[in-house]
Amino acid sequence: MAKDQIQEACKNCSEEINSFCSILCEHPEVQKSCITFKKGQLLFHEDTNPKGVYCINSGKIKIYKTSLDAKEHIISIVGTGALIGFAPIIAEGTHEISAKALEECHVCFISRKDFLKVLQTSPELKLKLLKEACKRNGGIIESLFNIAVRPVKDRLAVCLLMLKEVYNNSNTASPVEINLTREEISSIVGTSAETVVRLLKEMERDNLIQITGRKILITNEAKLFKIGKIY
Amino acid sequence: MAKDQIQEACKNCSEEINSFCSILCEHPEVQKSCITFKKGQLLFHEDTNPKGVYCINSGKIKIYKTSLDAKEHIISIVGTGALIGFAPIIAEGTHEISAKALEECHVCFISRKDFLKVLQTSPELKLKLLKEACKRNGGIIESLFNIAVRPVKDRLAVCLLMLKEVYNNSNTASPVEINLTREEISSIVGTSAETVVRLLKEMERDNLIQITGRKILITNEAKLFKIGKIY
DNA sequence: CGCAGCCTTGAGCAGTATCAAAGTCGGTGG
DNA sequence: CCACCGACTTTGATACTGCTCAAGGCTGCG
Repeated sequence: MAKDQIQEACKNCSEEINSFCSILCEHPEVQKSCITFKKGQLLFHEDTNPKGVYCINSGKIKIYKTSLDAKEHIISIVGTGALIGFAPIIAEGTHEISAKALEECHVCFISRKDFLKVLQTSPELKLKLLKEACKRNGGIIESLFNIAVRPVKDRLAVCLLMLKEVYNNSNTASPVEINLTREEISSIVGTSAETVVRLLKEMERDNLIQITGRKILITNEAKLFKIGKIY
Repeated sequence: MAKDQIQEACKNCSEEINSFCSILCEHPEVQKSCITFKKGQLLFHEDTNPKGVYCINSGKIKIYKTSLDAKEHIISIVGTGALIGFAPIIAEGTHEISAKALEECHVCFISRKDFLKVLQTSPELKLKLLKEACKRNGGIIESLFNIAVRPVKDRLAVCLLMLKEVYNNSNTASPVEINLTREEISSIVGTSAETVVRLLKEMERDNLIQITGRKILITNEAKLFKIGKIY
């Protein structure tokens, strides 16, 4: 039964034409394996050698770095369609970051060797990866900038909007259940869990959001945008 | 005479085999132009459309982003051999960052059109850029992380070591003249100019460095490494 | 000589972190 | 079904880092 699940999950990955996964998986020489990661399981850890790339079929994965005091600092949260783990293979280094499943995830794994084989032969993949890397660059610079110059509240606003984006595949209007602890939110925003609690409460008082446990309902998106100064 | 200078500067750019500049400039279809930027001149500004790529022959250039309060926040300082401005062309967006000459700089400019032409035809360039982009990614993540979790003093230590690296082409032992104002140093470290002054003084008291105007001599590199927690 | 830009120093303050102690919630085993 | 446990959240008090503002000093240049 577990096997069936895996098979089914993996059919999807070739569905979206021209996705990373389809390019990689369709390649005749590629031996992909489909893996299920349970909530909390590690895909890979920073400073280790990259074994291959991971193409996410379903589920959310947090990308983070660990500080000396063992705290996790989340850099991004990715979901269906994302390809992760390729940068250190190309840069010929070790993983800069760690990746952990936030919920049950189905993932295609392609070994380093196979990945490089495809990369050699496919100008298409090369270009697509290049584009992806350049875009990410911009994204990380943006985060860097945010954390360097903006107060916590602004960053939290940006974070909530981002999370809504990520958790709202269903595209329904508003009630987004964010399955993250306050601790995890704080590690995205770059602050302490207590500060997150206080600011969320403040935002609720100001009618920007409504909180029910972990469910955060954005009631005034426009104002959040304004706080986050996103144009 | 200005013309001569330019010509001479531009011969160099093909010297280092397999550099970005040589790959681009040697290409038959590329019409490169060699430009001299005076200290303080802008190569390009964030949020503008990328006109082309810049290959740095000589001089230092600061890469930064401007905050709403019009302060510059330096992301990196690059010198000879660097290629800048390609990311937004590839990602099909606008410049994420600005670039300004910190001193007189000689630069090869290759237009967007020519750059894309070479990119199409050269798998070599594609791969090299991909590698470069992936490496930068790692670098920016590292900075992001630093600024998010480390106290100012640690970051300043890292910054000094970085600056020594950048300004020390000559590889002489120690006395590095860093031609930056305190303000500029502060905008690398992500703090205020006053804090930089105070911390530099503190470091001098602790015999880590010696200050003579803008000249900063690193007298105890090992300890600086330790403060910066660089292994 | 005087001005402009930069550096330095001090004092006060704001934003956040940290620590400690309750309070809540969901699940588990009796 | 209840009581309890552990993990998470909330709240309050306190402390600290680093910013801002203001004033004065230095240096190089016109």
